Amino acid sequence: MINLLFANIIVDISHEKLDRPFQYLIPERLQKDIMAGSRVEVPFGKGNRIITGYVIEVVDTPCMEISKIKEISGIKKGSLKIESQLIALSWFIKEYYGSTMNKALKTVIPIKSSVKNKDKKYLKLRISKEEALDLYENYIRRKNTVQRAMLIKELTEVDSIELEIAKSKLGVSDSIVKNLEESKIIEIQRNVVYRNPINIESVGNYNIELNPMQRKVADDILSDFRTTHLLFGVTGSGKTEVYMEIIQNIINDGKEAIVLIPEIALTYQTIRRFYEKFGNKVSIINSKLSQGERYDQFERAKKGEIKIMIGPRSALFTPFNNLGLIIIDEEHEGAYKSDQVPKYHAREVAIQRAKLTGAKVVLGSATPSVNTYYKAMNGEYGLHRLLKRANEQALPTVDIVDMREELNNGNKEIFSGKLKQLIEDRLEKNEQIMLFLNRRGYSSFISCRACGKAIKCPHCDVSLTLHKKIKKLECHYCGYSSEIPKICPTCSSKYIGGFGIGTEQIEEKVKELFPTAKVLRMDMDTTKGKGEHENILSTFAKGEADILIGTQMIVKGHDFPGVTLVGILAADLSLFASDYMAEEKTFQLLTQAAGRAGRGNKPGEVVIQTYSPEELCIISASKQDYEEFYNNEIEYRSLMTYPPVYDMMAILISDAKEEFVEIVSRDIANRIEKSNIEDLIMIGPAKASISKINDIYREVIYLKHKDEEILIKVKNAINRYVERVEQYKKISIQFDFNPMMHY
DNA sequence: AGCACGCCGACT
DNA sequence: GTCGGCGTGCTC
Repeated sequence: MINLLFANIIVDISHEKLDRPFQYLIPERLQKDIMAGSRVEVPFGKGNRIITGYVIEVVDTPCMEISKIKEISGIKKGSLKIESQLIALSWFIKEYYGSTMNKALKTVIPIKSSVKNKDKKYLKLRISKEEALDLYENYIRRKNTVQRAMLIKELTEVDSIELEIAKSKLGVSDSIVKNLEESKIIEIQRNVVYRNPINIESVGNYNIELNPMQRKVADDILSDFRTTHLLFGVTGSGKTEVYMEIIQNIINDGKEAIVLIPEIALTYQTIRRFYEKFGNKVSIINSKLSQGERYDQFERAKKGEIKIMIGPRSALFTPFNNLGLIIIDEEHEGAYKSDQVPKYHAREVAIQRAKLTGAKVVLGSATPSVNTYYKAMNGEYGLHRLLKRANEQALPTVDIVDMREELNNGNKEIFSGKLKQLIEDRLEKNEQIMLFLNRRGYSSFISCRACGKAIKCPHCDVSLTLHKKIKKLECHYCGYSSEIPKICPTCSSKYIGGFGIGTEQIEEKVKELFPTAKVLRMDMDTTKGKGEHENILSTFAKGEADILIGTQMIVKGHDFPGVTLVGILAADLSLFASDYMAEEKTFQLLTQAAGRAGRGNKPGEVVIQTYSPEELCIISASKQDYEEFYNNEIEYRSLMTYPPVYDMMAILISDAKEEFVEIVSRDIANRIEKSNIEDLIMIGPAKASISKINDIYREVIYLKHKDEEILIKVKNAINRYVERVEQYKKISIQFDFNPMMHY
């Protein structure tokens, strides 16, 4: 008995109805050549016309009556086409991050849904106007040809008409169009107009001289055989010049490059430098681009019109034919991890894509993620350092202020004596100040002094945040807002008040203490409108304000040469989140915030206020000592079996019914336990740290193992199990591989 | 997307 | 009855 094999295939037709796998029989002669990612020819539809399809999966059991399954007619020859690579990449995403193939494909090929919108078809007459008018007379006199008549009449008047409009307005059907085209009365034209979303009219031959250090790093990366390289360069050491040099080399080799930048740093200045060097070989995508514009850019990339694509996470899927390089700038940024299913990490997917195509990946950062640095230390990634600022600028001096001591000395203010005095000093000297606090709103929560209960969101398991300007309490998770109650909803006491400080309150206090200072605030609440973000930044950059208060938005990659003082108001705030990455996030945030001081020619000063000055990550950050931070951190991760030493998978189980969530997570945990997998560590099930969001209850299970393959196998087993059990069909089970936060 | 099936009115 | 236009449903 021969083993029959079947291939699940996504057909190459851009239509939502067809965006699902179709199963074909793999003929024996092709069995060893067909695998996931193969590009094949299959008979499709009533007429068995031959179309292209992408194999996404090979299985040994048919999903339907065998008699209905057709056979694959052949393999598409030629080198691995780009589509196959991207299909293979989707497969990797599906498998690794736990999503359906559909979702993975949609992430990787966002074009599919937008193709029909942009690739417009136009109808045109192929005969003269006179002939057309004759024909029109003819058709209008005959009984069943009204629609043809209408179309032809229209075409004699407007020259050409868009197919969609003809269909909707004139009621012309496909059959009519097809028939008229076949009888050579009209023709169908595909007009595609490409636009470049950036209009900088530079030609691009601005040359950069690399300093010897930059030169060496560029040469090392280019000559190294490894796929992935970490470029560890302190701020101002000139990482961008190194990127450009490597890109130039890759382009000279006839290959293409993708540059990933966190969306927030995707500013005019950054892009301008690339345009100055590479001219119209560069294109850029960002979230403001419409679907169609984005598709245009991808299409241009595919046609070879451009060589460099700059953009956020999604630019990773630019369909270049001969990709030679992926650069991920600020690789430690959380924005590289998708927050929707599939929860992929751009770094890991980039490396996977690079391996599929034989490209290189360069990860750049001044504060590399622990994950990346660990792999660089292992020798898995190449490690290249740029440790001096290119302009020999001194690092700022940093002071840690123990706020408990301030309290003991009778200072109940938000500002320590030291910070207050320095602010006064800078205001006097007309120098600029940045104040950083990673929490928006006025008070982080309101609670009752009598019963001690905080006022919570009725839909989520979080406290409501007070926003004084709009006089409302707001939930930062579901957006619920309510009036500020006069009495405690639990015990009716009148004594309720706000605790915890947000940026809104800082602004108020600053205005109170320094009434003459011009103050700007930048956080989610002041940047909701279009262009407000850029507006605040440019106002401050022009020196039109003295103090900029903000959340982490203000510390990411903006250069303000006028700033000589940075105040970090509550350094330990991000430490309270009880996840394994809290220290890493704190270190990065503090280092970056501190790095904002003294970017001009005057030396900078940084004040870090904290209630936990003994925290190692805060001390290391104050010294700007990455190695020290890393050594402490990796020891902790190793001891606690956290990534990157172990791989970790979070399983998030959620449903509107609380008991049901508990039952299902308990059951899943039991099954995992019973499977007795060696060295598998399980934590939970437990209520998620925010146990309810938007009236959906959440439980979480964490699994840890040294071998990621084991975790993937467990994930697949759980998926299969949940599919088998009828009552579990509607419960939501999400996976997050190496999560960046604590559920 | 695109093919074929089948409905329906018109003409023989 | 038969022909042809035209809408519709389905594609492993």
